[in-house]
This record gives sequence, C-alpha cells and structure tokens, in this order.
Amino acid sequence: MSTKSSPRAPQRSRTALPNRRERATDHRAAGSAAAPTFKPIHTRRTFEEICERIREQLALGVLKPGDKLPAERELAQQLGVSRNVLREALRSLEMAGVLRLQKGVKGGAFIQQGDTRRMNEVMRDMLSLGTISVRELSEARVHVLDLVVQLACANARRADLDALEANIERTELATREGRLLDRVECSREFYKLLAASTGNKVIAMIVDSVTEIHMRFVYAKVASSGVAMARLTEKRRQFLAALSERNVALASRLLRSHLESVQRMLEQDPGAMSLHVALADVQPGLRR
Amino acid sequence: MSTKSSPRAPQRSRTALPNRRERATDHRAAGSAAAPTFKPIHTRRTFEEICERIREQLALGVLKPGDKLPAERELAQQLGVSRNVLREALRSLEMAGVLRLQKGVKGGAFIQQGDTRRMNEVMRDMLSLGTISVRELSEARVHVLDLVVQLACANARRADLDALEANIERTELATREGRLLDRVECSREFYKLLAASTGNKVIAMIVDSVTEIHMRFVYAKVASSGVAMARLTEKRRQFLAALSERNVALASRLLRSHLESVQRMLEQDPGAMSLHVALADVQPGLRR
DNA sequence: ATTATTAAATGGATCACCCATTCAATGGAA
DNA sequence: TTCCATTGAATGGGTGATCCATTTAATAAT
Repeated sequence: MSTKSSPRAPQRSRTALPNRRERATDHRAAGSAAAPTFKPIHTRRTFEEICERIREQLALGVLKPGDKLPAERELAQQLGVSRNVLREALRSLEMAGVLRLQKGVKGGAFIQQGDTRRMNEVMRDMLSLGTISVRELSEARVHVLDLVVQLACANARRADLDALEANIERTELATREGRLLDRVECSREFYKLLAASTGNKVIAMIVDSVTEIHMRFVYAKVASSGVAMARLTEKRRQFLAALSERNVALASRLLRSHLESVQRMLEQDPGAMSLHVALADVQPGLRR
Repeated sequence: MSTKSSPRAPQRSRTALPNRRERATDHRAAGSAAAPTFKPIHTRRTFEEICERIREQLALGVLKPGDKLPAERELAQQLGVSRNVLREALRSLEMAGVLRLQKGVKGGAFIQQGDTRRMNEVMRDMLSLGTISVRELSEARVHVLDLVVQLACANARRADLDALEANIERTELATREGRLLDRVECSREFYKLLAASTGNKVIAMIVDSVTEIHMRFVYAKVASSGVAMARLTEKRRQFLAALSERNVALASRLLRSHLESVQRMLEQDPGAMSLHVALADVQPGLRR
C-alpha cells in the first residue's frame, strides 16, 4: 500500500454502496435511454441507506443488543462511503437509542438494549412542534391511566405493590423535609411503578412518555409557586390499598379524583401552563 | 479574505461553542489549578450540544415549523464548529422528524410539522431490540383500542363516521376484486380513522404505532397463506352501526371479538408470527 | 414576451489530517 | 515474582479544504 496516494484520486473499488457521483451518473445515463420509464428517482441519501441497512440487520436478527459494529474506518470502506457520511448515520442511530458509541481501543458502535426514553422525546418534540396539544396530552394521560389501573388490579404482583409502598415512604420523607421538588420526582416514579405493575412494557412506555411531560408542568408550578398537593401520601395510601384489594372501581375513582385535583391546581395560574416553561431544560433530573 | 489560508491554521475566533481542542485544553488547565473543584467534566459531545440548542429554540418558541435555519456553512461558523459536525447534528434532527433538509439555493434546514410516524419507528426499534415483545404489543393494542371505542362513541363526528363508511366501501371493493393485500392496507387505515375519531392526536398516534406493526404480521400471513378474514366488511358495518348509535357496550364487544378472531388466525401458523418476517422491509406501503 | 443560459447559493459527499481516550502489551522497580 | 508506570496502537471525536449536484434567480438571446 502506497504511503500517500495522489489527492482527488478515487481509490475505492469493490464498494457496496455506489457513491453520489457514480449514482448521479447512472441516473443521467438512464434518463437519456430510449424508454421513458420514469423509474423512482434515486433521491435517497447515503446516510439514510446506511441507517436502513443497519436496522435491517437488526430486524433480521443478525445484529443483537451487545453486538459491535466494525470500526468506523473499516465499515466505511466496506460500505464504500466516506467515514464522515457513515458517522452521520451512526449519529442518527445513536440519537435513536439504537447504538452507543464508545471511544478508545476496544471501543466501537455497540447495539443497545432499547431505550424506552425515546418515546418521551417523541412526545416532547410533538408538543414543541405543535402537532399535539397539552390538552390532548392530559386527556390521553387520564384515559391511559384509567386503563392502567384496571390492568394493575388484575396483574400487579407483590413486588410491584411493595415498590409502590416504598415509593410512598420516600414521598412521605420528602414531604416531611419540605423537599417539594423531590416529591414531584417521587410522583413521576409512582406512575412509572404503577405502569410497570401492569406487566406490559408497551403500556409502561406510553404512560411514562405522557407522565414525563405532565410532571414538567407540575414541577414548574411547584417551583414557581411553592404550593403543593395537600394530603398527597394519604391519598396514595388509599389508592394503594384499593389496588392491593383488587378493587378496580375504587382505585379508579380515587386516581381519577386525584388527577382532577392536580389539574385544578395547575389551571389556577394559566401562566404556569406555558409550554416553554415546562419544556425548557431547566431540570436535568426529569430529563433522564 | 485571503484566497487560501495556510493549512491547519485554526482560523475561527468569535466562537459560541468552544471546539474540542480548546475545551480539552481548558479542562487540563482547570485541573492544574489550585482548588480541586471537580466541576462536571465536559464530556458532552459537540453534536449533542448542537441538537440540544436547536431543540431548546424549538421549545422556547423561537423556532417554529416552517422556519429556516441559517445555511450550514454560516451556522457552523456561528456555532464555532466544523461543518461536518454540524451536519451530524442536523442529520440526527432530520431523522427525528424535526427538520427537513432541502438542496439548492433557497434550500436549507426547515423546521417541520411534527411527524407522527416517528412513534411507529420507536415501536419497531423496541421490537427489533427485544425490549418489548409481540405479546405485549398485541395486548396493549387490544386494551388501547377498547379505550378508543369508548372515546370514539363519545366524540366521533359525522365526518369521522363518513370516513369510516368510505373506508369500508373501499375494503368491499378490494374484497370483490380479490386484492387481499390492499384489504390489509384498508384495515390499517380503518383503525387509523377510528383512532382519529376520538379527536385526540396523542391517542391516534399511539394506536397507529401499535397497529402498524400488527398489520405487518397480518400482511405477512395473508401474503404467505392467501387466507383472509371472512365476513370482514360485514363485521365492520355492524361495528360502525354500533358506533353511530353511540352504543359503547356493543361496539366494544364487536371489536374485541373481531380482534380475537384475527389473533386466532395469526396464531394458527406460529411460523408466520416471526418477527423477522414482519419487520423485514418487503413492503414500503406499510412503511410510510 | 418567451425561452435558454449563466451564476450563485446550498446541501451532499469525500479526503486527509489531527486530537483525546482507552486498553493491552511491555518493561523496569520493589 | 509481583506490581506499577510507560508506551503504543486502535478507535471515536473533530476539523478544514475541496468537489459535486441541485435549485433558483438573474441575465441574455430569440
């Protein structure tokens, strides 16, 4: 291998992905051919193709969580693309929670266990972009939580109930010590545990994605006004008791009334319901 | 401006984001300072920071759908990063459905209306990565659809019902003409319309994300075996009638029994339930 | 007035480097 | 031998220069 090839000399040959220039040339050649076939213009960009191929390997089971992709330099050569464009693809997959990139020798791109937080990000973006409204989100949350109560009553195991109990105790402590903001964190975790007790991760994911945003509003409200839900742990204990007795009707009623009172608290001061306040990344804790 | 600066000469000066080298130097300098402050190591990578800043502008309402970001070369200079790393960030945001990149003069990075298909991708990835199971997905779908029926009975407008009626007619036509695969497409649309009739886009998004995958299984089954659900449109009409009469109990019962019979059909041949078959991108129609 | 042509702006992609981090191999000191 | 410091290679992180393809507006030719 020569130490230094002349600049601008396209060296690659056995490429899997034809590069931009080659593809463009192909296209023009096809266009000047006799038949006006109008085949779908190959607008797809390189990085999209790369992402798709990796996802394909994933869906096919060829790649599994924990697996490592070839090193960037090598993979780029295998695909016949520049390292930069490969990195664009890897970055996208990393942001999507599919990969984790690790530095150093023995580093590389590792397939991740699915990151359920991704759905939260989708919800946040949809809200930021105005595709969904806070009202829709709150409404959906109420309905989905009602469903969760039914399923939790049917499926919650002892360990789930214990975890909820432990959460209430943490909430109690935070209340006593006046750590109101920590109490909001506890609330978020409460709903997460409740959703987990359904035994269905899809539902748990959905619940968490809507709850995360809701809690940002609560957080902003509490942080600005200093007010907090009264008799919270008391209500939680009542609810947990109903859940333990598998009393769907009671548990459902208790939760619903609690959600409504929280909603009233939030709506007292319409200014606090500002999207910008809630979505502003003032608080990394809720983010993660 | 000189036509050609000497290579490797760091030219940038008034930068917003300190680049890697500068930051690293800063860090080392801080480390050799007197006080062992142990301030949080600046491990965050450039592209993450960029993504975050853009999302921040979005959440703050400074950027809105339709807005255009500065040109890559300019924005890179403003941020004090290389164009390559800026592109990595833009790519990620594009894959996230936040941006659309358009070529040519008057092109650029435009903020998009939120793309609800993103949640479908999350679900697909979670399934590919084994974070959620097909069982959980099916179960969640049944429960969420039950909720949808309740809300649809309460909120469906005339236009929604008409759209469902039109969908059934298309399904009927596809059935008569033996286009079984088109009929599957119609089914997916049916659930989409049903979900839309709740008037809640959050719920509609959730329903579509679980339905899309479900329909891939159905599609694979129909494509491989040629069998199809009997008396489909008949059942649909019955359901729609119940919905029109706001008869929650009946509509709910009808849908549930239909979902169960579809499930039985799918489970007849366990092989067809293979994840890989369903997720393989054989059929762009279901993708979009 | 209409139609080609041209030029500029912009994203798409590549190449050749350089840096920082990480870890295994190596080698010297206890 | 055992342990610890050094070194070096592999790898991701990042930069800058350069070229291509596409798009659009301005300009020239008809």
